[in-house]
Amino acid sequence: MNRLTDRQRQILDLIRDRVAERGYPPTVREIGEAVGLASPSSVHAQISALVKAGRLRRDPSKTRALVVIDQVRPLPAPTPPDAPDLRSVPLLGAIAAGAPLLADQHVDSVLNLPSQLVGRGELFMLEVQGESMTGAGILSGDRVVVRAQPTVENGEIAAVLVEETEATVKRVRFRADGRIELLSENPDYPTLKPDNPRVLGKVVTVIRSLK
Amino acid sequence: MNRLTDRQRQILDLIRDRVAERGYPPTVREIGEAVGLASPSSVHAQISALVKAGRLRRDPSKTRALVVIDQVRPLPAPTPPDAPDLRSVPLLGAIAAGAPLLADQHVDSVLNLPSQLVGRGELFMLEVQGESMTGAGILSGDRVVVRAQPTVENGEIAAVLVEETEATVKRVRFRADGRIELLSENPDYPTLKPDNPRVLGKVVTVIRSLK
DNA sequence: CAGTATATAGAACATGTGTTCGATTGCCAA
DNA sequence: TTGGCAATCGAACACATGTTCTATATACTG
Repeated sequence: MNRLTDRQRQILDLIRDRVAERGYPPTVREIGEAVGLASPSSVHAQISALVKAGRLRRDPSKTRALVVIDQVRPLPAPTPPDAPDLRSVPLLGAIAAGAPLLADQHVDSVLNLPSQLVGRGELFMLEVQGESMTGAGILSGDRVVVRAQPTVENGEIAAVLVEETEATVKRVRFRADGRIELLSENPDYPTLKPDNPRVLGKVVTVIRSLK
Repeated sequence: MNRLTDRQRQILDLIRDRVAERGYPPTVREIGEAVGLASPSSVHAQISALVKAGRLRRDPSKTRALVVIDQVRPLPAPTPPDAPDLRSVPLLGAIAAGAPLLADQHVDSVLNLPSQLVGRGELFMLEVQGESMTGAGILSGDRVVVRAQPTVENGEIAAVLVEETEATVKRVRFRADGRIELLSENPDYPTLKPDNPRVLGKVVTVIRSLK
């Protein structure tokens, strides 16, 4: 991770201060005036560097749309002793080949959810990508809580590892010949018949944050 | 001192919310889109009225330079017993005439959810009945977490009290004539144009338990 | 030395955005 | 009715602002 230059730190502090004082962020030219850069393009270059470094968020082509991304987040969510009636559910990113499924390096964040809602068992969470399950009310961006188990019942919605690469959420259908079909709930998406699918667990909860 | 109109209060809340959520204020046209005013000049007139009323500060000819003048917040709502980072969200049943909204007798149960998921503000939960919002991924039996607020932005999904009887979850559309339309996300269900709707709050989270 | 990368400046461009103006509509009092 | 008054709309205007492009100076590397 690259170190910030003095000027970049100066710009970061300036934006933070201005938002705190005035209620809205400065413009590119105001920043240049404040830190001693004569051309808006110079400021633009510095801002682009800060965005690439992940220290600033910018809505393109909008005016005064700079937001400082807060740092200081080294505390990894204490709550080690599960509070009564709460379960710590890790949010997993892409799931690489074979697992170990709950390896730390895959954990993006942790959500404490009441067991009343998610039940028992070993739990993890996935973020759904794609529209293939919209017919079942599971939209792209939704998070699903999965209870780890090696199989599910016919017709249940499960997280399944296909091609040893990434997890998919689909409705599972067992056929008489022992093959497994993964049904989409969207006529635009096909039914999958993977060669060696592996059921990761059953989807027990769907969570969506709006806006 | 003149009383504020509904629309003026709506604009004030919008600016406050946007600054809190995004870090910078909305533009005149964004405000118009959100509250149902088609012309920037209409918004401009309302903003001028708010400035004259002392509720808004504006730096002339600057973009996104609106600042809400704080009003002696009555109750900072510390939610005293809540565990750190957790919010107690009561599940409300049918909501009878007029409220008081959070009267004890209406609370069916309480769920502790991380503020990370549901955000801030006064929260409550409703169980959705009916298929009118399936197009938005909200199925019958789902529970929605609602943040209590007197208005929402154009196109947002809200819990609305219709006919003073029961709460409905619908997508809200503000029309220029001040009327409110409640859009279903299912072609089999109609668009409602209630006489005296009352926005209870914005749907911030959708939760579904499977099986 | 040549060659590359980085930081900055200056000019120019496209468009986002606040503002103004005239017109329309509905409402209420004279 | 007539005459304001308030709210809204649509169009247009002026310019603030983000962005791009080209050029220059300095530092570093081979």
